[in-house]
Amino acid sequence: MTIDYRKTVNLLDSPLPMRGDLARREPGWIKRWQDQKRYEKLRRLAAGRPKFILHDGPPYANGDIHAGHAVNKVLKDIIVRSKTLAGFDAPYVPGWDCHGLPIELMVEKLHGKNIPAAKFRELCREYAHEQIARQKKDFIRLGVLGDWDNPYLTMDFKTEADIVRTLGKIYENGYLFKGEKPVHWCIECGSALAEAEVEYEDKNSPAIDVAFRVLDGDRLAAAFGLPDSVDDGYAVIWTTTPWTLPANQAVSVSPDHTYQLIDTPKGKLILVKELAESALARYGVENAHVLGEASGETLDLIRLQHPFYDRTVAIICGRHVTTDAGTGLVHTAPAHGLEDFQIGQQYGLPVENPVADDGRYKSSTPLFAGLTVWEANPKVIEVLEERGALLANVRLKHSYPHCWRHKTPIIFRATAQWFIGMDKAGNDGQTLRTKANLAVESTEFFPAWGRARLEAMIGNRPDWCVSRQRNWGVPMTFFVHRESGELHPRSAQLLEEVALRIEQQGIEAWFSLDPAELLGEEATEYRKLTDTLDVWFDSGSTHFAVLKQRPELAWPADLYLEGSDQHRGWFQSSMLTGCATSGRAPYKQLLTHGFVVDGEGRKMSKSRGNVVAPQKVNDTLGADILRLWVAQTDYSGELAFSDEILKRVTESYRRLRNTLCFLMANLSDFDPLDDALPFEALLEVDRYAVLLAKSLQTRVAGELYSRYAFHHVMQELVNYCSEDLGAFYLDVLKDRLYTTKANSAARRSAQTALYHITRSLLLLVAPVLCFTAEEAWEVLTRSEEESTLYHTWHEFPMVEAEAESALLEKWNTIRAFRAQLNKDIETLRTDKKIGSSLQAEVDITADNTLYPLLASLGDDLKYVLIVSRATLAAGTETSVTVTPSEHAKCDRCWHYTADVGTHSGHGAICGRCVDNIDGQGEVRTHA
RNA sequence: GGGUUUGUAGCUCAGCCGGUUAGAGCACCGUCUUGAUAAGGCGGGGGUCGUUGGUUCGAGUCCAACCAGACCCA
Repeated sequence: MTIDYRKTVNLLDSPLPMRGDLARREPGWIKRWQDQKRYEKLRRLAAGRPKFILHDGPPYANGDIHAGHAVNKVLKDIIVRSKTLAGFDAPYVPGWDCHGLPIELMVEKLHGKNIPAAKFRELCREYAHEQIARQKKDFIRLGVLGDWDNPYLTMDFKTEADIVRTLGKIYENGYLFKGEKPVHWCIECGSALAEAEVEYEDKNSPAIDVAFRVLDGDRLAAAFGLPDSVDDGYAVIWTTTPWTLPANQAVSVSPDHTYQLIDTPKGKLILVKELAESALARYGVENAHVLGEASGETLDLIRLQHPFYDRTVAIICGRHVTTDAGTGLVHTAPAHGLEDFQIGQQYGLPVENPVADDGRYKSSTPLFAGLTVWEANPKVIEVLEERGALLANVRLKHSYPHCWRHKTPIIFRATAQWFIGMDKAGNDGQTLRTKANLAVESTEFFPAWGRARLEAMIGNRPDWCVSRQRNWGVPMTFFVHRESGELHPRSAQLLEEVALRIEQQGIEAWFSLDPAELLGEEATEYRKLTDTLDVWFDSGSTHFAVLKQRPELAWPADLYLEGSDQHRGWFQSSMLTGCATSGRAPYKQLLTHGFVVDGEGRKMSKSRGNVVAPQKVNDTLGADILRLWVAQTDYSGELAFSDEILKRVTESYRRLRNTLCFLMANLSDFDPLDDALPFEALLEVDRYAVLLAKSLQTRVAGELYSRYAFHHVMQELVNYCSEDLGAFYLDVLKDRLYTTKANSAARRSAQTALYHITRSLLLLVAPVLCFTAEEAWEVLTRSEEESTLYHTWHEFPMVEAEAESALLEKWNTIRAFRAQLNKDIETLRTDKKIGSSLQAEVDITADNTLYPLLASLGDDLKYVLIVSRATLAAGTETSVTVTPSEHAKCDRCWHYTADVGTHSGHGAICGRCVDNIDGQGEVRTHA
């Protein structure tokens, strides 16, 4: 009879199933982990460790989460988990941004317009809560660990109060001031409109060309290289809004374009070269010749005469000037255009707005007082005609902003707004811009170019207009004097009293406040400011409202992590409030990630139909696959996301998971307490394998995780599983694990090494594959209460550094030899002389560097090479001869040896196996 | 149009200070194994390094322009 030797071999079923079945099983794990209160338990365990504070940038509480949210939260989670493993106390308090226009718009859509303000705010609050609940569920589904029961909301009463306090502090520090700024203005509404309330539609407008006489004839001549002063020079502008000319303060040219001075019967006209011909045609000019050319730059500050007012204006240079249409010279009225306003700020132009709330010129406006802006258009043209300043007048159909409610054209009009000044010295004598620049310098950026981007933005940015005329926002709780417009002298103190009320009742406390309650008799002299704060101010204040308030957090944060759009958004608003209140950035490090794009690198949009929803990935492949995708992608650029990519990600996942399955299987009869051997007692190749894992951990945990280089982490881990484990160590180990006695030193040595490897590896993948790692960890520790969260990176046995590197080097050389040998074995296999490598025998001649290494392995050399027989001789050069074995195959260990069939009672197996079954068991020394 | 940024094999990524035939994992092909088997081993094919110019003895690597993307402005 033949014996089934398979039963005498240590083949163990893996307690970790090969198929993850993640999509189905993850939700159950989440539930159980929540019931176990793992986050809370971790907080208790980590108490007292050095803190690492990642402050959550609050997503806006509107709409379901998309891939971008998922990337952001997963990156944060990887960091929180890896910092925890690195021995930090890393709490994570998620937040939501709750006020602002988009929610107002949604609520209007759902409940209609004309709802009383107080009721409207109530509905907004309700809506935000609903949205948060939806988003929260999805974030939790991603495996993101955090204090989900106690997130921060910018609409928490306490937070609203602290946002107000932040404003108060900035006011106290001298950075807040009142100014004028053009906003979209609907005459019908009698109020400012937000960008989202503006629709673009075609409109017929007069398009006119207007000549501004040059006052500096000498400078003009010099610029165009003419010998004599030019006294009939004109700068010609083109505009479709004649009514804005009363507010003209300058004419802008592009510094980089070439301008021509052209002699015509209508005077010497300045026009940009590209458009000169078409402009002259418009003026009906035929005999014209070019007197000279000049760059826009050289025209800077040449003085001009306003066409109908006694006002001297100037040519200024601005990058906003284009040459698509017109003359290449742009009429600039800071009160009536955002670009005009901004360039005006640079040149210190006045923002004089002649138009009142009702769209009529104020009584102080010469020529046009009392007219509406639309009535003024023909009148302006008439006046220009009279003064001989009108060169052309046609009708033009063009796209123009309209009010979405009234469908009427809107205007740009400067209104009183509140600003946080960038270049205004605060009470300590420093400007906010200076402080912010210094703060950028002392911040660490991942990737490094984030610095350049933030720097450029802070360098250019205008004053921060923080006031909005909205309902659903944190109010600017100031009292303004009815006559002077000044803030109440006790504003700081009053603001704190209001803040205390807001803590109790929310922002409604301000809106419903009777000023007399705080001001007493003064109340008649003051009015409450009805403006609300820009929502960016809300989230920009969370470092104060959250980090400084919650005992488990700390200020400044170690890290802010958001998409690259936040250089303009949250990174900057937080920077400014941080500098204006506390003199520094509220963060030490700034990490930015790119946007999610499709497989072709294009942005995801509903209209393109290339959107991949994270919810769908969770429900089909599992959150661990999504997380692995995030981790494997270089987030410093765009993150490409497609089915093909997810397929590849799933392949890497399989590699990792299958490796874990194998490890788990071979550890399933191993109890570290009873069975582990001391490091010194391990076989040499096992010691090597442990040290290899250790060096992997040093690289991955010590360097890559702390640099937030997660795609390198995953590259290392997958390579390790494939190369070091799959292709070498585990392959070599199978013989010993399977065929030696279950409790032999040879096998326990291998398992001890596997145990170190498994623990280390599981903890290294845990920040990314949180579900899989937990699943395996519970198997490894045989406890559902256990978690990778409760541990720090695996502690390896202490080894003398020199011995360590010597062993690593030795085995790396052996492996290089083995790789070479495999090619020779493959030749035989291709020739159909052998199948398995165990069918081969090798005779090795080794040179004097290799020889001692191979010789030291003694009889175990053949196990390292996975051949049935290996002989070794010293020589001057290394060479190998591979021959097919002539012996029979051992039924049990599959080696081909001469003694198969020579053992009574075991006719089909080798002596080694007989010994392992019936005898003492074989002794291994090296492998 | 401006600021920042990306473009290396089918996919995801390496490639330091410019210096041999440009690497890895996955996918693909061939093959072995059937004791990791909806696995694993071994071997292999595959790249005008976005394009074009320039600097250099020599460029994926430096410079310029251009093309195609991304984010933020205008």
